[in-house]
Amino acid sequence: MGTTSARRWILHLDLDQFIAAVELLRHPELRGRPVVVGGSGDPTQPRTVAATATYEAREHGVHSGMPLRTALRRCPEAVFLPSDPPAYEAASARVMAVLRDFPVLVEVWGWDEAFLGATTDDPEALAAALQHAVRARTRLDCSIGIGDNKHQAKLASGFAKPAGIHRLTGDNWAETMNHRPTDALWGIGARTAKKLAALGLRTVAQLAAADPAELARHFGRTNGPWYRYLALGKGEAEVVTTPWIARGHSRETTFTYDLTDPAEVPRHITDLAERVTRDAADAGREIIRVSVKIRTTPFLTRTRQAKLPAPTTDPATVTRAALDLLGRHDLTRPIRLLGVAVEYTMPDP
DNA sequence: TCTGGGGTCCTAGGACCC
DNA sequence: TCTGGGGTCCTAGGACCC
Repeated sequence: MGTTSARRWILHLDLDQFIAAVELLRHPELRGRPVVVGGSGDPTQPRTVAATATYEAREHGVHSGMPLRTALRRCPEAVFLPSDPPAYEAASARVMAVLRDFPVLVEVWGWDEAFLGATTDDPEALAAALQHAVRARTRLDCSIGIGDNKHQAKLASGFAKPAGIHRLTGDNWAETMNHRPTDALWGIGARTAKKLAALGLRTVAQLAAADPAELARHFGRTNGPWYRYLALGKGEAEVVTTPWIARGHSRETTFTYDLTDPAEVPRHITDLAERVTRDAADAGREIIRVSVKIRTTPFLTRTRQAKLPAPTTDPATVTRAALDLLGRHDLTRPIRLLGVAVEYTMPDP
């Protein structure tokens, strides 16, 4: 690349088809066949969606998020496997350990992603070495994006798939991104893209040239200007290596068939509240706020939440609060989903 | 395509207080 | 009291991401 002196780079590593890849390592005989992973692996079960699908399954129009029953219809010859989170957790930990053997800062970003901070005069060579080591020690492929910040590196790893390396910096941002729709940016989804389009802002270039004050009026004083910032290719550049401290935790269940007997609801809420409180205790955290979520037909979601008088780890206190909140919900419709969420007190910095 | 589960952050409106 | 204006907390919901 002609760069002669070392400078600081952000790399984004994204494991290719992570869940499917882990499953294929355990079931090598399925390589080359359409495989769909999700739920308990029973494609006749309603209200279960695919966590991932191999390229062979994608060729039949199957993709992650698709109901398994639809996937079965589109690809009857597919192999359906149950989701196995502990196995993915373990595989992820092995990959992160490989990364930490390099002279880089590592910020874990979910199971199959990490941001790396590195000072080097040849980021492509570093990326290739990382790919080689990950491949050698875990037999997993990854794509690596190189950027000046996390936003650029994240988009670059998308361009690098599969198993490639791509550099996206201020130098090639405009030529790479300007013509793309606004939801190509990391943080702008379908909803916001549609609202932006209604204002005549369809491309990244148009958003980059928009008036920040105008954006603030439509999207709020934080979000509006931030969207323009994203369109200019800017973003966070600090790699945080300290473990993430969760803000809260939740458990929810979608019932295979709607709950129609209101008498059953408190039992489920009690179960969920006790589980969430146990999880909090296991994590050594105190609960300060409780929230109860109900989704009814037709896919209408409502939440009720309340702050507790004092932080607690007591299951009975959390359950009582959840049942109180349940009493503030309308329970006349068939129930599709019940959930209990809690917010933790944050430790002093 | 009848639409999972687990997170994070932001916004708006009302209550409350001085 | 026919009143004002700001600050902060709380709650509900929206949007986004993996």
